[in-house]
Amino acid sequence: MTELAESYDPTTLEAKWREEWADSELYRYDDDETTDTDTQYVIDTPPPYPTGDFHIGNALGWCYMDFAARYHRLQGENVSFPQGWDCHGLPTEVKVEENQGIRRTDVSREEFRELCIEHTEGQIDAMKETMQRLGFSQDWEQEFQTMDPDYWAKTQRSFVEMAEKGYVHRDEHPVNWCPRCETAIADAEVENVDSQGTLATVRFSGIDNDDLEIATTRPELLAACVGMAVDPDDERYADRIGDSFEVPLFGQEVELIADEAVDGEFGTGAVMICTFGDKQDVDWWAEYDLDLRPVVTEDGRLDESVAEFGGLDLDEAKAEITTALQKEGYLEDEEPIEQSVGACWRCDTPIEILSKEQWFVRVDQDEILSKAKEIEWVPEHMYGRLEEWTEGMDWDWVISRQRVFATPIPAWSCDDCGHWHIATLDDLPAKPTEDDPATECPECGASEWTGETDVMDTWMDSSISALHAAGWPEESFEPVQLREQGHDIIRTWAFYTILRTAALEDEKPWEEALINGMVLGTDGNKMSKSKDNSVAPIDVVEEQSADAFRQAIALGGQPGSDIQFQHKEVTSASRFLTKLWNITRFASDHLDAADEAEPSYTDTDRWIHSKCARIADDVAADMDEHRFDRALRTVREFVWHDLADDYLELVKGRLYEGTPEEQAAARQTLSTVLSASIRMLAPFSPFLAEETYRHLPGTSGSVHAAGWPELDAEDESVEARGERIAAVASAVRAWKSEAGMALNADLDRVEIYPDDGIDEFDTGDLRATVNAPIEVAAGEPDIEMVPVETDPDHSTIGPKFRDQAGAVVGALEDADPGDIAAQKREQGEIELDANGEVVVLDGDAVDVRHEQRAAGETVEVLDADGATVLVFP
RNA sequence: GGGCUCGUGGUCUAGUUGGUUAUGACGCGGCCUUUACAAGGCCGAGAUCGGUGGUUCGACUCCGCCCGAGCCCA
Repeated sequence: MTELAESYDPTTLEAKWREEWADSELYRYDDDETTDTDTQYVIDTPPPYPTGDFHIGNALGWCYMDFAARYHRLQGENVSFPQGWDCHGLPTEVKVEENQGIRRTDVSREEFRELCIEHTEGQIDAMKETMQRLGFSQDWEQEFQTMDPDYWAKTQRSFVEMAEKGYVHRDEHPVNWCPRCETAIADAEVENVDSQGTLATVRFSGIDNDDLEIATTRPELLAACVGMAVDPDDERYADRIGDSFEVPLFGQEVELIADEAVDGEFGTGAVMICTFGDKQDVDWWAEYDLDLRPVVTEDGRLDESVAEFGGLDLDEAKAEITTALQKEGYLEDEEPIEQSVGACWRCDTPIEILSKEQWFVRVDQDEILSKAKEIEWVPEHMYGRLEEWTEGMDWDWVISRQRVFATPIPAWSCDDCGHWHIATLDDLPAKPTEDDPATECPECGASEWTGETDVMDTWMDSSISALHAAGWPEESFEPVQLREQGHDIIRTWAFYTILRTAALEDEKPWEEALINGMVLGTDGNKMSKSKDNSVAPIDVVEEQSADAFRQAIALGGQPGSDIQFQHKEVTSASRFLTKLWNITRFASDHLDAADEAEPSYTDTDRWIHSKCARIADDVAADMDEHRFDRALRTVREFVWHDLADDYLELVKGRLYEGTPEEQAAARQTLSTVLSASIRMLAPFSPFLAEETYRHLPGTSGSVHAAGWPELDAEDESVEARGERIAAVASAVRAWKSEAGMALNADLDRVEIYPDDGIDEFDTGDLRATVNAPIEVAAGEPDIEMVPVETDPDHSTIGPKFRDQAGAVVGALEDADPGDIAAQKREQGEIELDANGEVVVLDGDAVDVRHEQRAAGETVEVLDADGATVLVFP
């Protein structure tokens, strides 16, 4: 094998492989229809929003996907790891307006779209660069952008098919409205933010009756007041239900109703009902068949029709109306109050509820939940998030947006009768603002159409990502294997994807949903630029390496939990990578020689080989359940402590001075185990794995096209012999170190006294390592060993003696350890007096710890896991 | 207010059918040039497992309550 460079230099090494991989077909998905679908592993990769910044939160999710993708490739599966971009949306529109110094209405729709596309492409390039630096293995042949006509034609198709199945309707209905973005938004896009408000107590004059005071935080909506409400159980108002009142300043007459939803503890216990202050108002308005008095405009002002205050924006209106109420004597009280208001999740502007004609997708809660239940959620409790959200849905999903840069809604209204015509599949992709359908109106026969200018919610684009990844609509749909995403978007992306896949294909979208947590900064808080605790992945890659960064992410915690990013984990990973580099370098000095001799394996060889087989199974099991943290920990532990500390040290003697047969055995074992270790590490640290793997003898091509290690395990007794050898070597090494001796210092001899029956094992490797003749002796060592302590095995004694166990252990502690040791040695069982009752327990249930006392000859006594080791220096 | 998740050495973390001396990392202190590696090795200090009550022969683990943190929802 060729020798590795003297030192590990991640920067050049990672750059080299990045370039080689980019030009290769290593990660290509085989889309041939003849390919066995049983060995497919398709990932529904999140299409991120092209902000231009691939941050550490993204990196967490992509690391998980890449670990899974690379692992499943090693398992011989045909992996599809596509990458899309969720291009449409308001933030890009705003950015383009800013950069170009224009309003979107200054240019044509088409021109504005073009500017958005151009801007988006630049953002994508920047994020792609970071992804590649991090070593992710997407198949770039499958890259897609939701703004491509190919893709948005699919979005339109999904809309048309859903309309045909009766999922789509166009109606006037109250919707959440962002007055800054000037568009309808869905429930999922409303976030509740806590704020400081003012609770005003306003007196309504009774008509032929006494006055009544209501409490409100929104006096600016008085003009929209259509009713008043109190709790039916509220005795203060028991005889007032049905009374009429006059709304202050605006004069309309409203009636007092009783409804249990009113909180009698809040304010005066009486509230006003407006169209619309909040969702509760919408419920009352519908239930009691109240008037509709819309007073808020799409840009967040009072409508011109509102007497005196028309045209004011809502904040001004609040101030002026409050002043007017005071002047007229209607304002009884004002006090500050903590309140939670709905806000647009993109711009934090408080939302309004306006009644508008919009396009809706029907939310079928039962259908969604039944599909969601079929999905395996990792971790399991994340299903609860989706369930809670789904059960709480009370409005259909409003999918129309009054924007430009998004997928057009393929529909037209008839100029004569107003009938809405939805495109047929043949019309797609359709640009309704430019082209008319070539049909007559089925209602009235007219042929003049006006295209819909509303566009779709961008979640309509991204919620078919699973379908797209599975080749829809060309190929028949089967759930894909994996969805990976953050828990913050369960109510949106996961929810909508399940809804859409159920509606279109009557299927769950994925077999498994792997949900990641958030990445916290070093101070334990969620990372944010304003808190100055954020870390850019690209900086870590430049300072240390992508390979180390990826390990740090894997070890941050088990998937699903929030992880705190720790530079020390990167440091520790770097050390491990250097260690592996040096192990490979050592191997490269020895694995060159052609082995013609028949290998003669020792217990040491059989042990590491067998242990490696078991480790490979354990790690595979962890990878199968996405326990990346445990998998990597296991690999690291094995490589560092078993392979490097123990095995390598034990076979050095043979490698340098053994017979051809002995050397052949050591070389082959080392080669096999190192190769297996590197393959197990490959999903986590693909760059170093690639470099080291290609230096091993007998390998060809990339480690990422290799197979998962398949080694034969030996039976336990074989492994136990090796463990014995390693434990003795380790004990002697530690003792030499402590005694201030050179580790290769000569010793007179070493005697081993096993007390667990493992007394036959090869001693050749051990002799070379500890640099002393080895004797394995039966019985007790010939020095004075004093039993000093008993050590009961609770897992044997507990179940056997149940409520007597405490007394038995107590008796054991009180007994003379020498007596226990003697009974154990002579009878194989131990008789005790436990609180006056004689009990007999098996000798194996008690260990006796010995201590060396005053020996004549100079000797050191070491404990090596079930064996006593005597060292004669 | 409801729901979910979580409290383990200075810091981060492992420990899902209850059972030896509670895992590892980083950091800290000490010792050591050993034919892969000082970017290393060895040793050490450091935790009443958030608190409290219960179930049990036995609780970091199961249950109740309390305290604290975070997330989601209202």
